[in-house]
Amino acid sequence: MGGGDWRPVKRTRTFEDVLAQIERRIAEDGLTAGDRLPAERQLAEQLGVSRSSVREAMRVLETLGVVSSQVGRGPDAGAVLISRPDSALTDLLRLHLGLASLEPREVIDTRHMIEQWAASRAAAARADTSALAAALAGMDGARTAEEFVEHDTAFHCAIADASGNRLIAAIMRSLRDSMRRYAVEAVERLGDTSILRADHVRILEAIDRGEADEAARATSEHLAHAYPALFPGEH
Amino acid sequence: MGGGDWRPVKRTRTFEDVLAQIERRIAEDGLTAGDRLPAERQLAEQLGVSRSSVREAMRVLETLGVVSSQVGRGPDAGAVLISRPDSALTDLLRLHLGLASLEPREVIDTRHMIEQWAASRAAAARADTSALAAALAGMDGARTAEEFVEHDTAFHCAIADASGNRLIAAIMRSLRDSMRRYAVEAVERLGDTSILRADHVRILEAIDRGEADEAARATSEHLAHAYPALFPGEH
DNA sequence: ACCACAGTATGGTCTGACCATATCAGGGAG
DNA sequence: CTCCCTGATATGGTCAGACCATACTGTGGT
Repeated sequence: MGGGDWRPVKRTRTFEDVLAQIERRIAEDGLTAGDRLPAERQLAEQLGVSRSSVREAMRVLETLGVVSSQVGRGPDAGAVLISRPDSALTDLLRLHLGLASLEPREVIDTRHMIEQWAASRAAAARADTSALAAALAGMDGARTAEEFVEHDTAFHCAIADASGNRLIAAIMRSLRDSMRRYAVEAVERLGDTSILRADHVRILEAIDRGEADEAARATSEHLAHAYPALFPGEH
Repeated sequence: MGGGDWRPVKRTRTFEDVLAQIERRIAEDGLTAGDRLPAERQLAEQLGVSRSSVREAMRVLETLGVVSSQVGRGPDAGAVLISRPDSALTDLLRLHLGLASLEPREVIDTRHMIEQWAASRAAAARADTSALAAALAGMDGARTAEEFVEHDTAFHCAIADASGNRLIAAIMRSLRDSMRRYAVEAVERLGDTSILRADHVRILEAIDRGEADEAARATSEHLAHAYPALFPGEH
Protein backbone atom coordinates (compact mmCIF):
# COMPACT_ATOMS: atom_id res chain seq x y z
CA MET A 1 0.00 0.00 0.00
CA GLY A 2 2.10 2.83 -1.25
CA GLY A 3 1.58 6.57 -1.22
CA GLY A 4 -1.85 8.11 -1.16
CA ASP A 5 -1.61 9.77 -4.56
CA TRP A 6 -3.22 6.88 -6.41
CA ARG A 7 -5.82 8.04 -8.89
CA PRO A 8 -8.39 5.81 -10.48
CA VAL A 9 -8.40 5.81 -14.22
CA LYS A 10 -12.14 6.08 -14.27
CA ARG A 11 -14.47 6.75 -11.40
CA THR A 12 -17.72 7.34 -13.19
CA ARG A 13 -19.44 5.20 -15.75
CA THR A 14 -19.88 6.61 -19.20
CA PHE A 15 -23.61 7.04 -18.96
CA GLU A 16 -23.09 9.02 -15.76
CA ASP A 17 -20.85 11.38 -17.68
CA VAL A 18 -23.61 11.74 -20.24
CA LEU A 19 -26.09 12.47 -17.47
CA ALA A 20 -23.83 15.13 -16.02
CA GLN A 21 -23.37 16.71 -19.45
CA ILE A 22 -27.09 16.80 -20.09
CA GLU A 23 -27.76 18.21 -16.66
CA ARG A 24 -25.11 20.86 -17.22
CA ARG A 25 -26.63 21.75 -20.54
CA ILE A 26 -30.06 22.05 -18.96
CA ALA A 27 -28.70 24.44 -16.37
CA GLU A 28 -26.54 26.51 -18.74
CA ASP A 29 -29.01 26.81 -21.57
CA GLY A 30 -31.88 27.30 -19.17
CA LEU A 31 -33.88 24.51 -20.73
CA THR A 32 -37.32 23.87 -19.34
CA ALA A 33 -40.22 21.53 -19.90
CA GLY A 34 -41.15 21.38 -23.55
CA ASP A 35 -37.66 21.87 -24.94
CA ARG A 36 -36.09 19.12 -26.99
CA LEU A 37 -32.84 17.31 -26.40
CA PRO A 38 -30.65 16.34 -29.36
CA ALA A 39 -31.32 12.98 -30.93
CA GLU A 40 -29.59 9.98 -29.40
CA ARG A 41 -27.22 9.42 -32.30
CA GLN A 42 -26.37 13.10 -32.45
CA LEU A 43 -25.77 13.31 -28.72
CA ALA A 44 -23.57 10.24 -28.86
CA GLU A 45 -21.42 11.81 -31.56
CA GLN A 46 -21.24 15.16 -29.75
CA LEU A 47 -20.10 13.56 -26.50
CA GLY A 48 -17.87 10.98 -28.12
CA VAL A 49 -19.63 7.99 -26.62
CA SER A 50 -21.69 5.14 -27.96
CA ARG A 51 -25.38 5.32 -28.46
CA SER A 52 -25.87 2.65 -25.78
CA SER A 53 -24.46 4.93 -23.13
CA VAL A 54 -26.66 7.78 -24.27
CA ARG A 55 -29.64 5.48 -24.14
CA GLU A 56 -28.88 4.37 -20.60
CA ALA A 57 -28.69 7.99 -19.57
CA MET A 58 -32.02 8.62 -21.27
CA ARG A 59 -33.53 5.74 -19.36
CA VAL A 60 -32.42 7.32 -16.11
CA LEU A 61 -33.85 10.69 -17.04
CA GLU A 62 -37.06 9.06 -18.13
CA THR A 63 -37.26 7.18 -14.84
CA LEU A 64 -36.87 10.42 -12.94
CA GLY A 65 -39.71 11.98 -14.92
CA VAL A 66 -37.49 14.52 -16.62
CA VAL A 67 -37.68 13.47 -20.26
CA SER A 68 -40.15 11.69 -22.47
CA SER A 69 -39.04 9.85 -25.58
CA GLN A 70 -41.21 9.74 -28.66
CA VAL A 71 -40.40 7.76 -31.75
CA GLY A 72 -40.99 8.94 -35.27
CA ARG A 73 -40.17 12.20 -36.85
CA GLY A 74 -41.20 15.79 -36.46
CA PRO A 75 -41.30 18.44 -33.80
CA ASP A 76 -42.79 16.13 -31.19
CA ALA A 77 -40.38 13.28 -31.76
CA GLY A 78 -37.21 12.63 -29.86
CA ALA A 79 -36.41 13.29 -26.24
CA VAL A 80 -38.50 16.12 -24.86
CA LEU A 81 -37.99 17.63 -21.44
CA ILE A 82 -41.02 17.18 -19.23
CA SER A 83 -41.71 17.62 -15.57
CA ARG A 84 -43.54 14.67 -14.15
CA PRO A 85 -42.17 13.80 -10.73
CA ASP A 86 -45.41 11.99 -9.90
CA SER A 87 -44.86 8.78 -11.80
CA ALA A 88 -41.25 8.62 -10.70
CA LEU A 89 -42.25 8.90 -7.08
CA THR A 90 -45.00 6.35 -7.56
CA ASP A 91 -42.62 3.82 -9.04
CA LEU A 92 -40.16 4.46 -6.28
CA LEU A 93 -42.68 3.95 -3.51
CA ARG A 94 -44.25 0.92 -5.14
CA LEU A 95 -40.94 -0.86 -5.54
CA HIS A 96 -39.74 -0.08 -2.06
CA LEU A 97 -43.03 -1.22 -0.61
CA GLY A 98 -42.62 -4.43 -2.59
CA LEU A 99 -39.16 -4.88 -1.19
CA ALA A 100 -40.63 -4.56 2.29
CA SER A 101 -38.15 -1.81 2.94
CA LEU A 102 -41.05 0.50 3.66
CA GLU A 103 -44.04 -0.47 5.73
CA PRO A 104 -47.58 0.56 4.87
CA ARG A 105 -47.78 2.26 8.23
CA GLU A 106 -44.97 4.63 7.26
CA VAL A 107 -46.69 5.54 4.05
CA ILE A 108 -50.00 6.09 5.80
CA ASP A 109 -48.45 8.32 8.44
CA THR A 110 -46.73 10.35 5.78
CA ARG A 111 -49.99 10.78 4.00
CA HIS A 112 -51.63 11.88 7.24
CA MET A 113 -49.00 14.52 7.78
CA ILE A 114 -49.20 15.83 4.25
CA GLU A 115 -52.93 15.94 4.10
CA GLN A 116 -53.34 17.77 7.33
CA TRP A 117 -50.84 20.34 6.23
CA ALA A 118 -52.38 20.72 2.79
CA ALA A 119 -55.89 21.15 4.14
CA SER A 120 -54.72 23.81 6.51
CA ARG A 121 -52.84 25.59 3.76
CA ALA A 122 -55.70 25.37 1.30
CA ALA A 123 -58.04 26.89 3.86
CA ALA A 124 -55.63 29.68 4.72
CA ALA A 125 -55.26 30.49 1.05
CA ARG A 126 -59.04 30.30 0.55
CA ALA A 127 -58.39 28.05 -2.40
CA ASP A 128 -60.98 27.21 -5.00
CA THR A 129 -62.90 24.11 -3.94
CA SER A 130 -64.74 23.30 -7.14
CA ALA A 131 -62.45 20.36 -7.84
CA LEU A 132 -63.17 19.00 -4.38
CA ALA A 133 -66.90 19.36 -4.86
CA ALA A 134 -66.70 17.55 -8.18
CA ALA A 135 -64.80 14.67 -6.62
CA LEU A 136 -67.34 14.51 -3.83
CA ALA A 137 -70.15 14.25 -6.35
CA GLY A 138 -68.24 11.48 -8.09
CA MET A 139 -68.01 9.54 -4.85
CA ASP A 140 -71.76 9.77 -4.40
CA GLY A 141 -72.31 8.24 -7.80
CA ALA A 142 -69.75 5.47 -7.35
CA ARG A 143 -71.13 1.96 -7.74
CA THR A 144 -68.04 -0.06 -6.86
CA ALA A 145 -65.28 0.20 -4.33
CA GLU A 146 -62.77 0.84 -7.10
CA GLU A 147 -64.84 3.70 -8.41
CA PHE A 148 -65.28 5.13 -4.93
CA VAL A 149 -61.56 5.01 -4.26
CA GLU A 150 -60.95 6.64 -7.61
CA HIS A 151 -62.96 9.71 -6.68
CA ASP A 152 -61.77 9.62 -3.10
CA THR A 153 -58.24 9.83 -4.42
CA ALA A 154 -59.24 12.73 -6.62
CA PHE A 155 -60.70 14.51 -3.60
CA HIS A 156 -57.61 14.15 -1.49
CA CYS A 157 -55.28 15.01 -4.33
CA ALA A 158 -57.36 18.08 -5.01
CA ILE A 159 -56.67 19.20 -1.46
CA ALA A 160 -52.98 18.76 -2.05
CA ASP A 161 -53.24 20.70 -5.30
CA ALA A 162 -55.14 23.44 -3.52
CA SER A 163 -52.26 23.89 -1.10
CA GLY A 164 -50.35 25.40 -3.98
CA ASN A 165 -47.26 23.32 -3.39
CA ARG A 166 -46.52 21.10 -6.36
CA LEU A 167 -43.98 18.98 -4.51
CA ILE A 168 -46.51 18.18 -1.81
CA ALA A 169 -49.10 17.45 -4.46
CA ALA A 170 -46.74 15.11 -6.29
CA ILE A 171 -45.89 13.23 -3.12
CA MET A 172 -49.56 12.98 -2.24
CA ARG A 173 -50.45 11.60 -5.63
CA SER A 174 -47.69 9.02 -5.42
CA LEU A 175 -48.67 7.93 -1.96
CA ARG A 176 -52.24 7.42 -3.07
CA ASP A 177 -51.22 5.54 -6.18
CA SER A 178 -48.98 3.16 -4.32
CA MET A 179 -51.63 2.51 -1.68
CA ARG A 180 -54.55 2.11 -4.06
CA ARG A 181 -54.91 -1.62 -3.50
CA TYR A 182 -55.07 -1.28 0.26
CA ALA A 183 -57.59 1.53 -0.07
CA VAL A 184 -59.96 -0.54 -2.18
CA GLU A 185 -59.80 -3.39 0.31
CA ALA A 186 -60.48 -1.00 3.14
CA VAL A 187 -63.55 0.45 1.47
CA GLU A 188 -64.90 -3.00 0.75
CA ARG A 189 -64.35 -3.94 4.37
CA LEU A 190 -66.03 -0.79 5.56
CA GLY A 191 -69.18 -1.19 3.51
CA ASP A 192 -70.99 1.92 4.66
CA THR A 193 -69.20 5.01 3.41
CA SER A 194 -71.61 7.59 4.79
CA ILE A 195 -69.26 8.47 7.64
CA LEU A 196 -66.49 9.15 5.16
CA ARG A 197 -68.82 11.32 3.15
CA ALA A 198 -69.71 13.41 6.15
CA ASP A 199 -66.01 13.84 6.88
CA HIS A 200 -65.37 15.00 3.37
CA VAL A 201 -68.16 17.54 3.51
CA ARG A 202 -66.78 18.88 6.77
CA ILE A 203 -63.30 19.25 5.28
CA LEU A 204 -64.61 20.94 2.17
CA GLU A 205 -66.68 23.43 4.12
CA ALA A 206 -63.82 24.25 6.44
CA ILE A 207 -61.58 25.03 3.49
CA ASP A 208 -64.36 27.02 1.89
CA ARG A 209 -64.73 29.16 4.99
CA GLY A 210 -60.98 29.59 5.28
CA GLU A 211 -60.80 27.95 8.69
CA ALA A 212 -57.33 26.45 8.65
CA ASP A 213 -57.36 24.85 12.09
CA GLU A 214 -60.77 23.30 11.57
CA ALA A 215 -59.69 21.98 8.19
CA ALA A 216 -56.64 20.32 9.73
CA ARG A 217 -58.69 18.88 12.55
CA ALA A 218 -61.37 17.58 10.21
CA THR A 219 -58.74 15.95 8.04
CA SER A 220 -57.03 14.35 10.99
CA GLU A 221 -60.29 12.94 12.33
CA HIS A 222 -61.28 11.73 8.91
CA LEU A 223 -58.10 9.73 8.60
CA ALA A 224 -58.62 8.43 12.13
CA HIS A 225 -61.93 7.06 10.90
CA ALA A 226 -60.32 5.46 7.88
CA TYR A 227 -57.36 3.92 9.69
CA PRO A 228 -59.13 1.06 11.46
CA ALA A 229 -60.36 -0.19 8.09
CA LEU A 230 -56.84 -0.01 6.69
CA PHE A 231 -55.35 -1.91 9.60
CA PRO A 232 -58.04 -4.29 10.72
CA GLY A 233 -55.61 -6.33 12.78
CA GLU A 234 -54.32 -3.50 14.91
CA HIS A 235 -56.17 -1.37 17.38
CA MET B 1 -59.37 0.58 -42.03
CA GLY B 2 -61.03 -2.69 -41.20
CA GLY B 3 -62.78 -3.95 -38.12
CA GLY B 4 -62.03 -2.83 -34.62
CA ASP B 5 -60.31 -6.02 -33.55
CA TRP B 6 -56.91 -4.67 -34.37
CA ARG B 7 -54.36 -5.66 -31.82
CA PRO B 8 -51.13 -3.85 -31.35
CA VAL B 9 -48.15 -6.06 -31.90
CA LYS B 10 -46.37 -4.44 -29.01
CA ARG B 11 -47.57 -1.88 -26.54
CA THR B 12 -44.77 -1.89 -24.05
CA ARG B 13 -41.10 -1.60 -24.64
CA THR B 14 -38.96 -4.63 -24.01
CA PHE B 15 -37.14 -3.22 -21.05
CA GLU B 16 -40.49 -2.48 -19.44
CA ASP B 17 -41.39 -6.13 -19.78
CA VAL B 18 -38.12 -6.97 -18.12
CA LEU B 19 -38.90 -4.55 -15.32
CA ALA B 20 -42.31 -6.11 -14.79
CA GLN B 21 -40.80 -9.58 -14.73
CA ILE B 22 -38.20 -8.59 -12.20
CA GLU B 23 -40.78 -6.86 -10.05
CA ARG B 24 -43.00 -9.92 -10.23
CA ARG B 25 -40.13 -12.13 -9.24
CA ILE B 26 -39.34 -9.89 -6.29
CA ALA B 27 -42.92 -10.12 -5.09
CA GLU B 28 -43.35 -13.85 -5.67
CA ASP B 29 -40.02 -15.00 -4.30
CA GLY B 30 -40.21 -12.52 -1.48
CA LEU B 31 -36.83 -11.07 -2.29
CA THR B 32 -35.54 -8.33 -0.02
CA ALA B 33 -32.50 -6.15 0.33
CA GLY B 34 -29.33 -8.17 0.15
CA ASP B 35 -30.60 -10.80 -2.26
CA ARG B 36 -28.98 -11.14 -5.64
CA LEU B 37 -30.58 -10.93 -9.04
CA PRO B 38 -29.40 -13.22 -11.85
CA ALA B 39 -26.56 -11.96 -13.98
CA GLU B 40 -27.43 -9.77 -16.94
CA ARG B 41 -26.57 -12.36 -19.57
CA GLN B 42 -28.43 -15.05 -17.71
CA LEU B 43 -31.51 -12.85 -17.24
CA ALA B 44 -31.46 -11.95 -20.91
CA GLU B 45 -31.45 -15.59 -21.88
CA GLN B 46 -34.18 -16.50 -19.40
CA LEU B 47 -36.49 -13.77 -20.65
CA GLY B 48 -35.60 -14.17 -24.29
CA VAL B 49 -34.43 -10.61 -24.77
CA SER B 50 -31.16 -8.96 -25.54
CA ARG B 51 -28.72 -7.95 -22.90
CA SER B 52 -29.23 -4.28 -23.82
CA SER B 53 -32.84 -4.44 -22.73
CA VAL B 54 -31.91 -6.07 -19.46
CA ARG B 55 -29.31 -3.40 -18.92
CA GLU B 56 -31.81 -0.61 -19.49
CA ALA B 57 -34.11 -2.21 -16.95
CA MET B 58 -31.19 -2.41 -14.52
CA ARG B 59 -30.50 1.25 -15.04
CA VAL B 60 -34.07 2.05 -14.08
CA LEU B 61 -33.93 -0.07 -10.96
CA GLU B 62 -30.62 1.47 -10.05
CA THR B 63 -32.06 4.94 -10.52
CA LEU B 64 -34.92 4.09 -8.20
CA GLY B 65 -32.48 2.91 -5.55
CA VAL B 66 -33.61 -0.68 -5.73
CA VAL B 67 -30.51 -2.45 -7.02
CA SER B 68 -26.80 -1.86 -6.94
CA SER B 69 -24.52 -3.30 -9.59
CA GLN B 70 -21.04 -4.44 -8.75
CA VAL B 71 -18.56 -5.66 -11.30
CA GLY B 72 -16.19 -8.52 -10.76
CA ARG B 73 -16.83 -11.91 -9.42
CA GLY B 74 -17.92 -13.38 -6.16
CA PRO B 75 -20.80 -13.20 -3.74
CA ASP B 76 -20.90 -9.42 -3.75
CA ALA B 77 -20.76 -9.05 -7.52
CA GLY B 78 -23.70 -8.64 -9.83
CA ALA B 79 -26.99 -6.91 -9.24
CA VAL B 80 -27.87 -6.89 -5.57
CA LEU B 81 -31.17 -5.67 -4.22
CA ILE B 82 -30.77 -2.71 -1.97
CA SER B 83 -33.13 -0.19 -0.44
CA ARG B 84 -31.85 3.29 -0.87
CA PRO B 85 -34.69 5.65 -1.72
CA ASP B 86 -32.61 8.59 -0.53
CA SER B 87 -30.34 9.05 -3.48
CA ALA B 88 -33.17 8.47 -5.91
CA LEU B 89 -35.24 11.16 -4.25
CA THR B 90 -32.26 13.49 -4.16
CA ASP B 91 -31.62 13.10 -7.88
CA LEU B 92 -35.28 13.60 -8.60
CA LEU B 93 -35.50 16.80 -6.61
CA ARG B 94 -32.24 18.18 -7.92
CA LEU B 95 -33.20 17.66 -11.54
CA HIS B 96 -36.66 19.10 -11.15
CA LEU B 97 -35.27 22.07 -9.30
CA GLY B 98 -32.86 22.56 -12.18
CA LEU B 99 -35.71 22.41 -14.63
CA ALA B 100 -37.41 25.17 -12.68
CA SER B 101 -40.41 22.90 -12.40
CA LEU B 102 -40.10 23.14 -8.64
CA GLU B 103 -39.40 26.34 -6.77
CA PRO B 104 -37.11 26.50 -3.76
CA ARG B 105 -40.01 27.85 -1.75
CA GLU B 106 -41.95 24.64 -2.31
CA VAL B 107 -39.03 22.56 -1.13
CA ILE B 108 -38.55 24.74 1.93
CA ASP B 109 -42.20 24.54 2.89
CA THR B 110 -42.14 20.80 2.53
CA ARG B 111 -39.16 20.62 4.77
CA HIS B 112 -40.89 22.81 7.33
CA MET B 113 -43.88 20.51 7.37
CA ILE B 114 -41.81 17.37 7.70
CA GLU B 115 -39.53 18.68 10.35
CA GLN B 116 -42.30 19.95 12.56
CA TRP B 117 -44.04 16.62 12.33
CA ALA B 118 -40.87 14.65 12.97
CA ALA B 119 -39.90 16.70 16.01
CA SER B 120 -43.33 16.22 17.48
CA ARG B 121 -43.22 12.50 16.82
CA ALA B 122 -39.73 12.11 18.19
CA ALA B 123 -40.75 13.85 21.38
CA ALA B 124 -43.89 11.77 21.75
CA ALA B 125 -41.85 8.62 21.31
CA ARG B 126 -39.22 9.91 23.74
CA ALA B 127 -36.64 9.01 21.16
CA ASP B 128 -32.96 8.76 21.88
CA THR B 129 -31.31 12.14 21.36
CA SER B 130 -27.67 11.20 21.43
CA ALA B 131 -27.34 11.61 17.67
CA LEU B 132 -28.81 15.09 17.97
CA ALA B 133 -26.41 16.00 20.73
CA ALA B 134 -23.48 14.77 18.69
CA ALA B 135 -24.53 16.85 15.71
CA LEU B 136 -24.92 19.85 17.96
CA ALA B 137 -21.40 19.40 19.23
CA GLY B 138 -20.19 19.16 15.66
CA MET B 139 -21.81 22.50 14.85
CA ASP B 140 -20.01 24.13 17.75
CA GLY B 141 -16.70 22.97 16.40
CA ALA B 142 -17.41 23.96 12.83
CA ARG B 143 -14.87 26.38 11.30
CA THR B 144 -16.52 26.99 7.93
CA ALA B 145 -20.03 27.46 6.68
CA GLU B 146 -19.82 24.18 4.80
CA GLU B 147 -18.84 22.36 7.93
CA PHE B 148 -21.58 24.03 9.91
CA VAL B 149 -24.21 23.09 7.35
CA GLU B 150 -22.88 19.56 7.35
CA HIS B 151 -23.58 19.13 11.03
CA ASP B 152 -26.76 21.14 10.85
CA THR B 153 -28.00 18.71 8.25
CA ALA B 154 -27.02 15.82 10.47
CA PHE B 155 -28.98 17.38 13.32
CA HIS B 156 -32.14 17.80 11.32
CA CYS B 157 -31.88 14.42 9.67
CA ALA B 158 -31.40 12.89 13.10
CA ILE B 159 -34.74 14.37 14.11
CA ALA B 160 -36.34 12.77 11.08
CA ASP B 161 -34.68 9.47 11.93
CA ALA B 162 -35.90 9.76 15.49
CA SER B 163 -39.47 10.00 14.25
CA GLY B 164 -39.18 6.34 13.37
CA ASN B 165 -40.58 6.80 9.88
CA ARG B 166 -38.04 5.84 7.24
CA LEU B 167 -39.99 7.39 4.40
CA ILE B 168 -40.08 10.72 6.18
CA ALA B 169 -36.40 10.39 6.95
CA ALA B 170 -35.59 9.64 3.33
CA ILE B 171 -37.56 12.63 2.09
CA MET B 172 -35.91 14.84 4.70
CA ARG B 173 -32.44 13.73 3.67
CA SER B 174 -33.19 14.36 0.03
CA LEU B 175 -34.60 17.79 0.68
CA ARG B 176 -31.51 18.76 2.62
CA ASP B 177 -29.19 17.39 -0.03
CA SER B 178 -30.87 19.23 -2.83
CA MET B 179 -30.89 22.48 -0.86
CA ARG B 180 -27.35 22.24 0.46
CA ARG B 181 -25.99 25.03 -1.71
CA TYR B 182 -28.67 27.47 -0.59
CA ALA B 183 -28.08 26.53 3.03
CA VAL B 184 -24.38 27.27 2.85
CA GLU B 185 -25.05 30.66 1.30
CA ALA B 186 -27.61 31.40 3.97
CA VAL B 187 -25.22 30.57 6.79
CA GLU B 188 -22.51 32.74 5.25
CA ARG B 189 -24.98 35.58 4.94
CA LEU B 190 -26.10 35.14 8.51
CA GLY B 191 -22.64 35.24 10.07
CA ASP B 192 -23.64 34.83 13.69
CA THR B 193 -25.07 31.37 14.27
CA SER B 194 -25.65 31.69 18.01
CA ILE B 195 -29.40 32.16 17.53
CA LEU B 196 -29.55 28.96 15.53
CA ARG B 197 -27.64 27.16 18.25
CA ALA B 198 -30.07 28.30 20.91
CA ASP B 199 -32.93 27.07 18.74
CA HIS B 200 -31.31 23.70 18.37
CA VAL B 201 -30.79 23.34 22.09
CA ARG B 202 -34.42 24.21 22.66
CA ILE B 203 -35.59 21.57 20.17
CA LEU B 204 -33.31 18.93 21.63
CA GLU B 205 -34.46 19.58 25.18
CA ALA B 206 -38.10 19.53 24.18
CA ILE B 207 -37.65 16.15 22.54
CA ASP B 208 -35.70 14.93 25.53
CA ARG B 209 -38.50 15.89 27.86
CA GLY B 210 -41.09 14.34 25.59
CA GLU B 211 -42.94 17.60 25.02
CA ALA B 212 -44.34 17.11 21.54
CA ASP B 213 -46.08 20.46 21.15
CA GLU B 214 -43.10 22.41 22.39
CA ALA B 215 -40.83 20.46 20.05
CA ALA B 216 -43.04 21.32 17.10
CA ARG B 217 -43.25 24.95 18.14
CA ALA B 218 -39.51 25.22 18.65
CA THR B 219 -38.87 23.69 15.25
CA SER B 220 -41.29 26.01 13.57
CA GLU B 221 -39.76 29.07 15.17
CA HIS B 222 -36.29 27.87 14.35
CA LEU B 223 -37.16 27.63 10.69
CA ALA B 224 -38.79 31.03 10.87
CA HIS B 225 -35.43 32.36 12.05
CA ALA B 226 -33.63 30.64 9.21
CA TYR B 227 -36.01 31.65 6.44
CA PRO B 228 -35.05 35.31 6.09
CA ALA B 229 -31.47 34.25 5.43
CA LEU B 230 -32.63 31.79 2.78
CA PHE B 231 -34.78 34.35 1.02
CA PRO B 232 -32.99 37.66 1.52
CA GLY B 233 -35.03 39.35 -1.17
CA GLU B 234 -38.43 38.62 0.27
CA HIS B 235 -39.91 39.77 3.51
C1' DA C 1 1.09 -22.42 5.38
C1' DC C 2 1.75 -19.02 2.15
C1' DC C 3 1.88 -16.68 -2.19
C1' DA C 4 1.92 -15.85 -7.26
C1' DC C 5 -0.62 -16.50 -11.32
C1' DA C 6 -3.84 -18.11 -14.71
C1' DG C 7 -8.89 -18.83 -15.11
C1' DT C 8 -13.43 -17.02 -15.16
C1' DA C 9 -17.81 -14.67 -14.22
C1' DT C 10 -19.33 -10.16 -13.79
C1' DG C 11 -20.72 -5.48 -15.35
C1' DG C 12 -19.31 -1.58 -18.78
C1' DT C 13 -18.76 -0.14 -23.40
C1' DC C 14 -18.69 -0.05 -28.27
C1' DT C 15 -20.05 -1.15 -33.15
C1' DG C 16 -23.15 -1.95 -36.60
C1' DA C 17 -27.19 -3.53 -38.09
C1' DC C 18 -32.23 -3.87 -38.54
C1' DC C 19 -37.15 -2.75 -37.28
C1' DA C 20 -41.40 0.22 -36.33
C1' DT C 21 -43.14 4.57 -36.33
C1' DA C 22 -44.29 9.19 -37.52
C1' DT C 23 -43.47 13.11 -40.25
C1' DC C 24 -42.19 15.26 -44.54
C1' DA C 25 -41.67 16.14 -49.51
C1' DG C 26 -43.30 15.26 -54.05
C1' DG C 27 -46.05 13.85 -57.52
C1' DG C 28 -50.26 12.47 -59.54
C1' DA C 29 -55.43 12.53 -59.71
C1' DG C 30 -59.47 15.21 -59.37
C1' DC D 1 -55.76 24.74 -57.27
C1' DT D 2 -56.62 21.12 -53.72
C1' DC D 3 -56.41 16.53 -52.12
C1' DC D 4 -54.46 12.14 -51.41
C1' DC D 5 -51.11 8.61 -52.10
C1' DT D 6 -46.41 7.17 -51.77
C1' DG D 7 -41.61 6.94 -51.02
C1' DA D 8 -37.81 9.25 -48.35
C1' DT D 9 -36.13 10.15 -43.91
C1' DA D 10 -35.29 10.92 -39.00
C1' DT D 11 -36.33 9.08 -34.70
C1' DG D 12 -36.37 5.75 -30.88
C1' DG D 13 -36.36 0.43 -29.89
C1' DT D 14 -34.03 -3.83 -30.23
C1' DC D 15 -30.70 -7.13 -31.21
C1' DA D 16 -26.18 -9.70 -31.81
C1' DG D 17 -21.56 -9.97 -30.98
C1' DA D 18 -17.35 -8.39 -29.56
C1' DC D 19 -13.92 -6.50 -26.36
C1' DC D 20 -12.35 -4.44 -21.88
C1' DA D 21 -11.66 -3.85 -16.72
C1' DT D 22 -12.54 -5.80 -12.55
C1' DA D 23 -12.48 -8.94 -8.74
C1' DC D 24 -12.94 -13.32 -6.98
C1' DT D 25 -11.39 -18.54 -7.38
C1' DG D 26 -8.67 -22.19 -7.63
C1' DT D 27 -4.37 -24.25 -8.52
C1' DG D 28 0.26 -25.09 -8.26
C1' DG D 29 4.67 -23.96 -6.58
C1' DT D 30 7.56 -22.40 -2.71
